[in-house]
Amino acid sequence: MVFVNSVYFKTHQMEDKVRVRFAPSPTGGLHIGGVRTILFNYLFAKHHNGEFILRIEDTDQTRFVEDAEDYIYSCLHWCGIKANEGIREGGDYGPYRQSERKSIYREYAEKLVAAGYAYYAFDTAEELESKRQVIENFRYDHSSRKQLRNSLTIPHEAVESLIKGGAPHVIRIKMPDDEQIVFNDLIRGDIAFHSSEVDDKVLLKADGMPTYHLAVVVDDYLMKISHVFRGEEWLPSAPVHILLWKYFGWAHEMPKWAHLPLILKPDGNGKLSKRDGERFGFPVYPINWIDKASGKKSEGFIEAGFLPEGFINMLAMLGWNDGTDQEIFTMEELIAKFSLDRIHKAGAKFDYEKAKWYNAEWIKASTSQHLLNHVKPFLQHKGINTPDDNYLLEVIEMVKERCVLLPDFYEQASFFFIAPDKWDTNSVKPKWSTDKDAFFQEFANQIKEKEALDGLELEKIFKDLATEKGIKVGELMLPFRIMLVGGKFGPQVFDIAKQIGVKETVHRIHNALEAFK
RNA sequence: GGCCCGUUCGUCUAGGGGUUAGGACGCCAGAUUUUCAUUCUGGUAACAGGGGUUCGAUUCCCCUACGGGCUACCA
Repeated sequence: MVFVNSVYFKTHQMEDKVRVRFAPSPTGGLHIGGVRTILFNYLFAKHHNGEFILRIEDTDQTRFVEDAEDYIYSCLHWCGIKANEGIREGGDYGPYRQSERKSIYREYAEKLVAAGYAYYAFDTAEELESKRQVIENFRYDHSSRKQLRNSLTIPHEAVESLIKGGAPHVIRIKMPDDEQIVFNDLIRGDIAFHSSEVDDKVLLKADGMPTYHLAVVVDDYLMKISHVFRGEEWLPSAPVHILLWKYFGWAHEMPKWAHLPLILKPDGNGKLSKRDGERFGFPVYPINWIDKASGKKSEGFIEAGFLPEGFINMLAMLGWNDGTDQEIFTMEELIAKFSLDRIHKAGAKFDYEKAKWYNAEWIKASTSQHLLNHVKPFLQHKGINTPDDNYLLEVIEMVKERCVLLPDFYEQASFFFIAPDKWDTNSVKPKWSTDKDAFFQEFANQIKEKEALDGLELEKIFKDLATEKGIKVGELMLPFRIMLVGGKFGPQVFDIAKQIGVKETVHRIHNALEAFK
């Protein structure tokens, strides 16, 4: 038996620098669980002045990779996360697509076989599946491997001829029979597994592609990764990875591990999944995601009207806080304050109401100038043209504090651009009178000739006239509002009138007066 | 089933051997706003259970319960 020599394999020294990575699968899109993991990776790396690397896990369905990769980069770009610092091709540690690293994995897997830490297995997936049907809790492990077709049970020559003959085979790790595998998790402390409880996981699949287990270890080594942050669902396979680092002879260069708590469904019934958006009525993807296989479209946070700042803020607070009462953070603050020991151990149920609250806070806190380009598409989508940025800016300033999501700007501001063609006449007619009709005719006449009026001047004219006519101002406010916007909504009435201008105000009064008859 | 991880208001969480167990979302009430929202003020509501250790446990330990994860040639 040849032992893998750590000196032989040690080709580089670990740099004294934080390097983290994330490997999204391109086939399923990138949902908020993945974005959150990426975010924590990113925050940690940035906090320590390190690097964040994105590796694309394109093990299958490679025909979708280009699109899917674009999608992932678009999501991160929207969030303000700079992956690979702009490098998608090349770079010091490329290639970053798993499919382009195929030969590397085979090479390393073979080394493990040669050293006796792994073996060839010839059982087909179908054969194993049928065993699972018959034998309860069947596992390919230290006890069952003696009864199965692999290079441990088949004579050496036979194995060679099988492989030469192109017999489909996988490479599996040979887990020790009786060994305690202990490792330290930065979030959970020491965790122990017994080797006999872990399967002989497949490392290299029959198609020559690596499983995550092999890829994560080999790539993390070659890419000089210092810290691995991933979801808690990976905890049970950590012992496989720990052992692999040891078997390759890289134990003293092994990254530190941190398993993040999961984002759970609002009803607490399992981890949040891609289909939950539809079930619960909220987005789970950052950006619209169309599943190529089913053609199904899922709305993203961006389309639902989230600001990237609100989205990131919300995600960061799911499982982390800085220990104070502060809840609103910019990306810069998150980077500055991020620390591992403030990450929670328990999973967090996703609460869409709270998510919306973060967004509302960010809309209120943002300047109109910042909001401008976020708001425009939502208005245009509803057929509202906004040629005058200054006008739109004033409108945004007036209504932003009443908006929770970006589409609310349409509800709250469309009447600044389009005159109402329907009025909530039910709220006016019961108390309507010829006196009031006369008041508005007169009011329109009085302001008609004025050039420009501010809200206060308008209000004074309105109130003085009401007093003169002997009508309570309160009786006139609601009709006036409905004349201008069509219903019981919107900001201060006189501000609206001032904003749309005297001419338009007069026009809307006359229009509505017809409808109120 | 087995293994691993977890458990503070409905939800996100702070706290930590002695606290009136704090904040936020939501909800309810009031004030302001001649619409609504914003804003403000107040209210509602929690240490899973049982054993230890201790003068004293929500906090430390053990057990149970419950929740979650994994148990694929998916990640």
